[in-house]
Amino acid sequence: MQEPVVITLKKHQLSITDTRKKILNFFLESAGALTHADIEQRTSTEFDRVTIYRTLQTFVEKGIIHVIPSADNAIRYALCKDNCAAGHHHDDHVHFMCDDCGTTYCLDHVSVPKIKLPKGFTANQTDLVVSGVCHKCEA
Amino acid sequence: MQEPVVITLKKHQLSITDTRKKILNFFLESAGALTHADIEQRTSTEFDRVTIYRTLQTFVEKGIIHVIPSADNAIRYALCKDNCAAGHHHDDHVHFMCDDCGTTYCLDHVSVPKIKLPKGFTANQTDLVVSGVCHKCEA
DNA sequence: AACACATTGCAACTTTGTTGCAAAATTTTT
DNA sequence: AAAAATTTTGCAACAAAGTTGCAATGTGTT
Repeated sequence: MQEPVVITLKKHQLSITDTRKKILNFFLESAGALTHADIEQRTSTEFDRVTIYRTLQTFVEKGIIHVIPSADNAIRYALCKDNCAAGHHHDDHVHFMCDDCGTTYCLDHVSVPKIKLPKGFTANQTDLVVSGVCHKCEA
Repeated sequence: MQEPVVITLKKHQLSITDTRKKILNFFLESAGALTHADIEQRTSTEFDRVTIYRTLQTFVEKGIIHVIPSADNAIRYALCKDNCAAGHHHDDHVHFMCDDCGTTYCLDHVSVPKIKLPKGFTANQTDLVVSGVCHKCEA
């Protein structure tokens, strides 16, 4: 039987390389979202910085991971659900960032409400990020 | 009578300097949000890069402007409403980013709905950014 | 006007992200 | 299973973004 990561990579028509397997595994093992810096730290000198940038970029393009918007200028990535494909992300769930431990969660079961916009405005995508205290950090 | 910018600066207990007056005026004149790069371009060599960084930082701390979260890693700033004070931002309105012209609007009259979170999660702040086509760019 | 204090500009540096190209690895073809 | 074609990786060099310390200038106060 093949590894889960290999299946995912094949499904998105990507060649199987050590870098991709390892980085994808980080996401599978991690509860929350990861930043580029997170990945760079965990792999230390194993992979080149540039390779990590390019791998993440490829994963986003192929619909394997998605970008979570934030106010602190640190791009966070998280795994997409199965209904995301290349060029078409469908991540209309709520994201939660813990002010305490910094973990970013995808709240897959909390959906984003429809927003009534002023006349002339057409919505294409809605990003909703809630910050506060997560279930692990509550006193 | 004093200039509007001077009144605002005094209200937030900031000393009146050319840099602060000019940068604050950019925000008053601009319909949408501004990035650091926007301001740097408009002032060209007039002010040092570092000064712009520090001025924006000060404005955020004092509650004059707020940061708009985004997925593209470019920090956007916009004027706060009057009920924001130092350390306490109350910007629970919806932000809109136009995919066409790039303008970011604060939709002050569209309020953010309450989100039901899973057990153990406590919300502190909710950021909602809608992207799509704005009223100027609709065909 | 003189003082204390805050702000600015400069220089140097760190971090983050990008691009071109040759070497290595992966996939495809024979 | 080996060779050819294609991708991916790592290196180097660079560009952009953001930070810090310090002297000089400007602002507010007495």
